[in-house]
Amino acid sequence: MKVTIKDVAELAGVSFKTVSRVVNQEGGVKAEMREKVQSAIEKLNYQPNLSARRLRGKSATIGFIYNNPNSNYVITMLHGILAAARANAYELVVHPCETESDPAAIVEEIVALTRRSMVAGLVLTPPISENPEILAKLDAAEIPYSRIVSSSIPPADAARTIYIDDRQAAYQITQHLLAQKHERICFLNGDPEHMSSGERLEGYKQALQEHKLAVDESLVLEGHYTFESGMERAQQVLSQDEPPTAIFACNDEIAAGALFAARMQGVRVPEQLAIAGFEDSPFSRQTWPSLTTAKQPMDEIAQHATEILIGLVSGEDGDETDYSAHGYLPEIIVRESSTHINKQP
Amino acid sequence: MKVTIKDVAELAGVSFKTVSRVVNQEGGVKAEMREKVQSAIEKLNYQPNLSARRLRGKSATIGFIYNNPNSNYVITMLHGILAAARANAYELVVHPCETESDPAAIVEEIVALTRRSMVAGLVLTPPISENPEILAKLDAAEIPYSRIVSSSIPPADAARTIYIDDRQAAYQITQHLLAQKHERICFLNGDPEHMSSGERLEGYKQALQEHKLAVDESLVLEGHYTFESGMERAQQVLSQDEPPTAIFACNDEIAAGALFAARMQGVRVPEQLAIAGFEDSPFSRQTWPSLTTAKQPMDEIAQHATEILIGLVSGEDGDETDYSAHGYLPEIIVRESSTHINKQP
DNA sequence: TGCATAATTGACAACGTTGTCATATTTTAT
DNA sequence: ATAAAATATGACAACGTTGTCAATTATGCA
Repeated sequence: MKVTIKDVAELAGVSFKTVSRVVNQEGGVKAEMREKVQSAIEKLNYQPNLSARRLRGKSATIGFIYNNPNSNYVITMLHGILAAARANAYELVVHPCETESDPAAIVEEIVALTRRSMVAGLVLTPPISENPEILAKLDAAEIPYSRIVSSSIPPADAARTIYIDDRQAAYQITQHLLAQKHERICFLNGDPEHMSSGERLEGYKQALQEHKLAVDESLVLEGHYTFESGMERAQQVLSQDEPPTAIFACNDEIAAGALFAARMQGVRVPEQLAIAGFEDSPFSRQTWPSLTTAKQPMDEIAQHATEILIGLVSGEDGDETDYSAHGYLPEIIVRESSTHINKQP
Repeated sequence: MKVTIKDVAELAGVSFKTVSRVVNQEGGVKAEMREKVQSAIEKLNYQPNLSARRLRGKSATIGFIYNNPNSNYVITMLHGILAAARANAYELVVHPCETESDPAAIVEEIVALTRRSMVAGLVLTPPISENPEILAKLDAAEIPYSRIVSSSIPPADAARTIYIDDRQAAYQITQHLLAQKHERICFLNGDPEHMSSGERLEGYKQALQEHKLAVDESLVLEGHYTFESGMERAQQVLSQDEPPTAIFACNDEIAAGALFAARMQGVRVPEQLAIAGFEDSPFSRQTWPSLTTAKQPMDEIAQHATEILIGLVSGEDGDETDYSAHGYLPEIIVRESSTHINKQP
């Protein structure tokens, strides 16, 4: 049946409070006692009841809020968060928001969730994590959170924020394309409410400027992080009088769409057109040709963000808390879509 | 701050037990009282504390256990389950298992989870849902569950099981290929521990037999539900003396791998080789050419399975419970990979 | 050894809810 | 109008845990 702390206490011949102390590693328990309790715990396979803990105020639950439609992104994130949560005996409440909701509605959802499930804190991911209105309201409601954002410099709230330097990575990808002698490089942008899109564009521009190339606005197209957006914009730009020789897409979905469009118009990749994406989605390895892209260890990042959050809400303030900035630089992965295929020997 | 049942009671001028009755729609409350309580609840925006409920034994938590590496599948499932859970005020605990674990280890994980988080029941998906050893142990531990499986007939435990008729859908896909005059159709199988692979193979064989075609065992290859598996097996089969004119892949990943292999060997799709997949993954629409496939409304199915589970554990036994079988037939979606492209007019 | 102090252990309340049972109120039947 | 029955309401325990504080035991020092 259900093993409680009292069962353990009885078997060990101590009061249940002593068991509680052992379980929570509170100290002030004699070695002899602790051993008796430990062995009783193992014999009965005791598991603390998290509901009772939560009720008592010691919430061991965190929330994962997201409104990102990319399955891979979300699942990878989820697994990183779960790994950290499990390791610290925290439960996780998952809450997808409708993508369309306005900030006020999202905050309302979050606050209700926090109350109902006694969520101690949240892990926030883009684009929610980058919305100042939402963040301000969460601060006002005193709901703790850690967040993952796109930025090239440590944000103001560096202690609880992990930032991904999309700008620098985009800069590197653009440099890679420039090194292949491309001079007309098209940039297909993603959703404007994601910081990452602006950052990546910025990195692209920086690289061009360093090469003394002017930014041709007819080659910079706004869009969304979707295959369809990539396809349409690429069709459009490839039909120009003077089409680009390379396309830097803001993520792999867009790049796949661009690849599709190129093929429909009979443009050979990479011979006539180089394409690069971003994110290292699983399918980027499986397109034909495979996509040059930038890889972010999202599970690791999510795990890190969760550990930060748990440190924040676990109350062990100060001492161990790491106030340094947490930055990640995506790694460039060059594949076939941006390199001339070597002639067979 | 935190609004409890007592705050509501005080504002309404009643005992907190009366509020509890109103909240749980227990009846035996005068209309006048109920209204007072209702308005107090709304005014204070009261949300019942789920931890307290769970502690009291009235668990409002279900678990989603999976060991399936397909992100899309899992996320779609997750959203369906969450929709049903939210609608019924249930919480959800998500628990990914290591794919490799043996049944005993998985059951142990599940049982521990059930204890710790007071999970009332589980939604099981393939391949866990199709493992008799796991199911037997869950039954022995008296852990309620609903499950989603692949089967062409209602399973023994029809009341709590949703079955997907992969066999019939595979039969239809094969018929579609046969209708295109293909006679040498290769079958690239998926993971053997998934029932779906066996079922789909069976549907393939049935269709061939109805067309008086013998099953050529050299065209039926075992494998896994992965891109790599599809690529390798397709390379292999396309190098045979008498290669097939069509490939029916057990899912879209395999099909994408086969497409890749065909392209590497210079085989044109669909002109020289027709390809069909299964599952309607998002990318199946975005390959070149787009993939013929079979679509399963996994979110809807997951939602349905969750509703069944909630009915099972909510205690309102008998009356409303639907003992009929719950079957779904995937819908065939014909795209370019299996049809000769019409000549331009 | 004896006393003060520190370390260890335990009794009990509290968290917010639901279930059980007793009490107060209303309705029905006579 | 009154007793009986039915209905509505409330007091209190219980769920399994942690926090507070008191009681017990061990330790250090003169």
